[in-house]
Amino acid sequence: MTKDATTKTDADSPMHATKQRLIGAGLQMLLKHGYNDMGIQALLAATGTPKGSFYHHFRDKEDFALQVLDSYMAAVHDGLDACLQDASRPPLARVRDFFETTQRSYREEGYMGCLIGGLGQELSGISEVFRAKIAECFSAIAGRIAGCLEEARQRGDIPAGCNVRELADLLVDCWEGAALRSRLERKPDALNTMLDFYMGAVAGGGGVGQGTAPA
Amino acid sequence: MTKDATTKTDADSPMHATKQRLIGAGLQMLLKHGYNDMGIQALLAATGTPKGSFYHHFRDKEDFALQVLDSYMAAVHDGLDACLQDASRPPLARVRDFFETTQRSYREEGYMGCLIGGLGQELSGISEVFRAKIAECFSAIAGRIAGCLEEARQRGDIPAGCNVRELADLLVDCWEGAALRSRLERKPDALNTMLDFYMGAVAGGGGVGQGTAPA
DNA sequence: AAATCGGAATAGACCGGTCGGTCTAATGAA
DNA sequence: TTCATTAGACCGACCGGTCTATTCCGATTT
Repeated sequence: MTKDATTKTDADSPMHATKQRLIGAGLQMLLKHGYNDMGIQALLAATGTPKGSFYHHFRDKEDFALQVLDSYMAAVHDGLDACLQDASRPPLARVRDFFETTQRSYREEGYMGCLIGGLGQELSGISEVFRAKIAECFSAIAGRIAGCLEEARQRGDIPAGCNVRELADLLVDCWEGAALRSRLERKPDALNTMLDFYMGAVAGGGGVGQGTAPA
Repeated sequence: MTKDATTKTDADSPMHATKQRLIGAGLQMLLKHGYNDMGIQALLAATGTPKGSFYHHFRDKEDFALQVLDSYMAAVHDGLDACLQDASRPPLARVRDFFETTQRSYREEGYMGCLIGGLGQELSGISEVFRAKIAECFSAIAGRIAGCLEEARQRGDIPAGCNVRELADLLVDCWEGAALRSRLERKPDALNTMLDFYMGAVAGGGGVGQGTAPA
């Protein structure tokens, strides 16, 4: 079995500076332009990289985007680690904290939204590779959140009969929709409203849908 | 009012058959490929149209996509008309009916999702024209739904303190996220779960998050 | 230490293909 | 006639990707 050099994010190699630079700039460009509108030439010009280097480090454009996605997912998992594992806080608060942190990072990027959602929309119709990969990304994130919701369920913070996996998938899905809206409107309101609604509803309760008072 | 059953993309022109054909095929291709991956050549080949006809009816590719979007929105408004105006049914049931109808149409198209959401994700970062237009599309749909929710509020079907416009925006946003997930997984589960959750939560209540039993 | 070697990485000219878009001419209906 | 529409050859630009050449740098040899 030949060694699969593609799509590896892990750090068994030093990951040369040039490759890092390309992936970093590629993330920004993919967030803004999406896949099809991001040109290799533009990426090389923006980073001052000759073409030979790019095709030395990446098999082709698809391989590159998949590795950018791996890098993005690694950052997401880091965020999940940082938020969900703080055993001193109630599990629902940890989940909320993760999404509030994510929302902050969206703003810092200028409301370009979520790379996974963006590439998913653009490519799921034309690339089985991306479709499957991105579905797996969402599933992985939801899996992490489901674990935290299960803690909440066992503490009685959410109803015992809940299907935590379904609730976690739902949260991720709604989040992506709100992220699109926030991207379109260049403001975080949709994200905040969605999070308030979800947390209110899942915790069993009162006050649902009574956000900001009507004007 | 003209008979013009199909779309009122433009004012009151009879809308030539060739133009109709291009818009119809363009909708399918834009749903599957998105904007940047949809080639004019491919569209012309698929419809047997010479290039001269295309550029006679449309200024350029952007103009074409915008008109496809207009046509799509007209269909959405037709769906809203058909579902939301049936005064014999409770308003919340009408809202639900609209989304269930929409979900059925997604399946019939092979789970290509929503054109508005797809183009929104792909183009909002690079085209101010599309960004503003698509934001307006979502706003218009949410406005229609908010009207129906207001009826529900006045009947006491949802809490009196609700901000119906916010609730309607939220519904549209979460729907789009679930539509993306359903597209990625080629199945409607995410859409159904989302709708159940929303309706349960907004109506004030019980049973939230207790969908299908775990396997 | 100096010389040498070899693969990794850089460098950019170059390629075929396709893209969106233009142009001129033929055709059809009023 | 007149003008909207059809028809498709044609265009320059740019795309992703290949190719050959060069440079860099640590390991090996002496």
